[in-house]
Amino acid sequence: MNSKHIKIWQTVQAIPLGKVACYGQVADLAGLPGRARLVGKALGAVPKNGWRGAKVPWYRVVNSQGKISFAPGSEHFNRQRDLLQDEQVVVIGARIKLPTFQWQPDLAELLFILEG
DNA sequence: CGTATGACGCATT
DNA sequence: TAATGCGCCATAC
Repeated sequence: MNSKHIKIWQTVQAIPLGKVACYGQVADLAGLPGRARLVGKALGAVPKNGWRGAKVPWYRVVNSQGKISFAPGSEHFNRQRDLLQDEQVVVIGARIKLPTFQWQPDLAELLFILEG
């Protein structure tokens, strides 16, 4: 874990229930443009109990095509799909309709992230 | 120190 | 819509 991971976790915590964000989008918001892969790394390193008492909704992060990035049918894939569906996010196969479910932070949310 | 490998993204075909 | 190729960068060896 390092400061970049922490910034990424804070950004992911801002994704509202029922919405998703892309790896690249999270990277940009976290002040790490072009580093989508690092977001994947950071999410893989999320403490199981959450961070500083708060859960990190890692499952709300998908790739730029709106697809879950784990191998279809894998344990990880199924867990992410189930958690999303529990939040009323519609998952068809591995795909989520971004025009409907992608998070679009307003100015207040952007400022909040920059504070952290 | 070079190489390979990823929970990625984008342009091109 | 799908498949490639290339850029990206932290890690592992």
